[in-house]
Amino acid sequence: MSPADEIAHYVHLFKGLLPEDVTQLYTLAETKILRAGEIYIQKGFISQKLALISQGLIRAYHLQDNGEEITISLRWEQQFLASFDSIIHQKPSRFTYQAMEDTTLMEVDYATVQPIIDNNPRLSAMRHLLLMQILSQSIERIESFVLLSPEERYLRLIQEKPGIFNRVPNKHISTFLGITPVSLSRIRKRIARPR
Amino acid sequence: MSPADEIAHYVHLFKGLLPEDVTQLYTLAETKILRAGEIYIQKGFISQKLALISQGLIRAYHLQDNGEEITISLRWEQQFLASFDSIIHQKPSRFTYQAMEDTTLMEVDYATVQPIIDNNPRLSAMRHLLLMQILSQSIERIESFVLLSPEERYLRLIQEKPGIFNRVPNKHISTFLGITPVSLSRIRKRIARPR
DNA sequence: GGGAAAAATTAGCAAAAGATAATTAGCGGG
DNA sequence: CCCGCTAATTATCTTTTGCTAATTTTTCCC
Repeated sequence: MSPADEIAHYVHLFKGLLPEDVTQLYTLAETKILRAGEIYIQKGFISQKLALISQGLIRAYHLQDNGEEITISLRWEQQFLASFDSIIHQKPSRFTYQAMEDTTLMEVDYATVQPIIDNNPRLSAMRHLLLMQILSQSIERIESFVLLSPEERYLRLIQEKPGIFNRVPNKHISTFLGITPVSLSRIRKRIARPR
Repeated sequence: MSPADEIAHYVHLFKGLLPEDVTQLYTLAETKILRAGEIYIQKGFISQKLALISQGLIRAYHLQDNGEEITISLRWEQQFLASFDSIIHQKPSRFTYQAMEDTTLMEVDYATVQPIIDNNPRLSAMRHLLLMQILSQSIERIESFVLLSPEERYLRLIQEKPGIFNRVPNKHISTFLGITPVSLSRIRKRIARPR
C-alpha cells in the first residue's frame, strides 16, 4: 500500500480527522514487523512507544516468582498498544509484550507526538475519544470480574471474540480470564457435555 | 467557605489551572447534598452529571435477578463520579449510585461543560490528565483480579485504603472484591488467626 | 435503654478451583 | 514421516468458594 493509500485508510478509520492531521503523525510513524514469538517490550524497560496494530496479536504478561506467565492483556488489529507503566507513569514496564503471531505495527514515540496532538484540536479530540473507548473497555473487564463467574467470563469471551481461540493458546486465555489452565479445561468439558 | 475560597481551593487541587479556568466551571456547578442512604443516580435513568465528591462516599451497585446487590465501584473525597454508561454511551445507567454517608458533591452537567473544556487548552489538558489517572486506576483493578487471590485483594485493600472499612459495610466490600460476604468473613478469620 | 432490623459470623454441605503429576494430543522442525 | 516439545486434558487430592440457613453481634431508631 502506498503512503497516500495508507493515509486515506486512517482518515477513514478515524472519522473526524483530516488528511493533514493523519499526515502529521504518519510522517513520524515507523512500521515495525515482529515475528511470532518475538518480544516487543521487555519487562523492566521503559518504552514510550505508542503503536497501532495493523495486523497480528500482542500479549502482555506478568512473570510470577514461580516462573509462570499470567496474561494481562491481549490486543489485536485496529487496537492501540503501549506500556501503560511507561506512558502514564514514566516507569519501567512491569510486563513483557510479545507477539503471538507475525505482527505489523505502526509505531510513534509518544513523547514526540504528544505536543503535536496537544496543539491540534482534531487530534486532541480523537485522542480523547479513543481514550474513552479504552476506559470503557477496561471498566467492562472489571465488571466481568465482579459480576461473572469464571465460566460466564469464558462464555462471554467465546461470544464476543470467537476468533481469539484460534490465535492464542488456551493456557494464555485462561490466565487472561483469571483462572488456571487446568480450570479452563474443566470448564470447557462442563460446557461441552453439561451435567 | 466563600466562593473565592472554594475557587482558590480548586486551583490548588488541580495544579496547572488558572483561577479563571476554575471559575468557568465553578459558575456552572451546583452543590448537591445527599443524606446517608440516598440514591444519587437511579438505575435505568440517564444522568449526564459529572460530580466531584467534596465529602462523603458513593457506592455504585448492580442489582442481580435474585435481588442481591453487587458493588461495582466505591468513590470518595476528591474523586470524580459519573455514570459511565450515560457519559460515554449516552445510555441509561445500569447501576444505582447511592450515598453511603452524608455526601456533598460539586456537580456540573457534562453536556454543558464539555464544549467549554474542549475550547480551553488548560481545562482540556487537566481533563486528559484526570482521565489517565482514572484509566490507570481501572487497569490496576483489572490486574488485581488477574494476579491476586481474593485474600490478597483484601489484604491489599486494607493496606491501600484502610479507612474504607469504617465507612462501608463488609458485605459491600466483599462484592467489590468479587467474592461473597460469607467468603470475606472466612478470609478475615483466616488472617486473624493464621493456620 | 430497649427492641427491631441489618450485618457479621458460623455451620454444613456441594461445587468449583488450585496444585501437582501423569497422560494424551497436537504441532513444528529436521 | 518421525521425533521432540509444548499444549491440553485427565486424575487425585486439598483448599477455597458458593449457597443456604442458623446464630450472634452490631446498629440505629423510637
